[in-house]
Amino acid sequence: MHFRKTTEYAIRVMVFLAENAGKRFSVNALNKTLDIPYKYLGRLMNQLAQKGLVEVTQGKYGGYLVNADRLSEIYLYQIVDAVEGLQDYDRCILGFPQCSDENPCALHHLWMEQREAIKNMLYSNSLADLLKNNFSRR
Amino acid sequence: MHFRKTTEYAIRVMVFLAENAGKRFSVNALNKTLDIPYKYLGRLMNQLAQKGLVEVTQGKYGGYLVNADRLSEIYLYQIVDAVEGLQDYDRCILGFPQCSDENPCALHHLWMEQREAIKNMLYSNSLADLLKNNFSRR
DNA sequence: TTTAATTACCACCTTTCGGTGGAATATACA
DNA sequence: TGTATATTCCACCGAAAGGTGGTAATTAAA
Repeated sequence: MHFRKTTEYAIRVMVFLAENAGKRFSVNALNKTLDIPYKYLGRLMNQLAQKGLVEVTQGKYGGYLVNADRLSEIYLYQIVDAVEGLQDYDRCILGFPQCSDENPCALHHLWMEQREAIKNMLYSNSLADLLKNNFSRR
Repeated sequence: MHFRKTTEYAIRVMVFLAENAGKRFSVNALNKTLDIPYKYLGRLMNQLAQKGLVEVTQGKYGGYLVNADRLSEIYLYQIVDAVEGLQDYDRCILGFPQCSDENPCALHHLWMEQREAIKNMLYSNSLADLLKNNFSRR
């Protein structure tokens, strides 16, 4: 049970940029402080920029940033969605296509509960919430 | 956020064998009812047998089974552990090696809570619990 | 206008996971 | 003891995820 490595990278970068909101960082700088492979990180940042999660400026002294006034608009689920998608949260763990609340597999209720809890966490916490250490549990 | 496909296969097989406890099934039979690739399933069953989660008999009329009196001894965590391991449940999601309750990363508390909930689910539900539709939440 | 620092893009490499093929071995039973 | 039906084992294949290298495009500033 885990997020993809890429997802962890994405969250790591976004949290860092949030902590330093308004400041611009080159991939080089991010690579040095965040321990994510340079080239891979470059591609990831590009992806996050295209999804609108970070602002980018090209050329010399360019780089990526998150504006302070956007912190409360960027939620964890958007970061996860940008890199690995959210499909996994609606599949039966036993792979039964007809699995539902009415026709549940042996793990349905159990599994639903966990999935919903994680979903809730992702949907109810913005970068601002994380910084405030003001985590929303539901 | 997801289990490996192999883990889903393993759970699927174990639940099926639990529902038919005491009956022996060849890989061929399991393959037909469970929609898991024949050869891959063979290897998986072998793995589960070696970990002691199923009983195996070789040769003609051989196959795999779970004894009814073991249903309450086999927990979900053992199945997960047998195929993908349990390491992931103790790593910082932001990859900070020094992350701990005392020195938490921005997601520590939030993430801990989810992980612990999943762990609890895996550690407190045996095959017997699943069959009873008597899921234990903690 | 040149240079340096940067992102963007494209192709490829490596590792891991999921999946396949084939032969060796085991076993029940006719 | 022969045969059919199993598991076991080993090597390989293919796809996806993670990671690298090189070059073109962009931009600030000397």
